[in-house]
Amino acid sequence: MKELNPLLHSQLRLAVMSILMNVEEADFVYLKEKTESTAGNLSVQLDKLSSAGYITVTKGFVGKKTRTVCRITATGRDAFEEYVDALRQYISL
Amino acid sequence: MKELNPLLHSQLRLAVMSILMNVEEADFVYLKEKTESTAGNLSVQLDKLSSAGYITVTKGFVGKKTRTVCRITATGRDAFEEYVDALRQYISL
DNA sequence: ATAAACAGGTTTATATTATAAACCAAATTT
DNA sequence: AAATTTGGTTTATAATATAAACCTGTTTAT
Repeated sequence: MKELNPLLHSQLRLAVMSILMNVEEADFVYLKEKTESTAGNLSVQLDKLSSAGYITVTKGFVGKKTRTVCRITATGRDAFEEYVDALRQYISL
Repeated sequence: MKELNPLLHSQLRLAVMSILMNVEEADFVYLKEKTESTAGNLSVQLDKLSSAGYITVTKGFVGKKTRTVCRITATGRDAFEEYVDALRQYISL
């Protein structure tokens, strides 16, 4: 049985990656709403995904307000697909 | 996004449940080999699944040797199927 | 103009979880 | 009869997830 990438085998990180797989980019506020997570938790998990090179996180401004935008990387895509593939062994589809 | 049952969202417990979904029963030694886990870890996780009512664990003898046999329960089956269903939202199978 | 509330986060502390190490009793092998 | 193996359990530790507390700047109400 293949290993399930522990970085992706986490509800919140998986949710974030799942969203980013289907959308060009998503900002912090959007991800927070969609995943119904707390800001603190989301911040930590985004850091981890970013440190792993699975997503990019860019901070900018919209008017005077800060805006943190996330995108998935090619590495992230690959990792996600491999994770899904490994998962098939467990849930036999 | 549905919640991923934390009891099932664990590599080893998921592997055990996955095996038990496809087999009438499986003993400790078999599960340990198939999942490539340590005995201690397996023991703990079987307890958790058992406490949740997802599996039954029965200890018996084969000749003079102890044998611990596990089976999935109806509750366990339901929980597994619901977990898989929730997972679909995340990985769009 | 200033205090209070809010937006958008980050940092830190805590609770939970996963995992391996250490251990135990009985059986088997040397 | 000592050492090893089998089939586990218990306990200690490392890793993880999560929320609470906090920070910086902005907007709103007084």
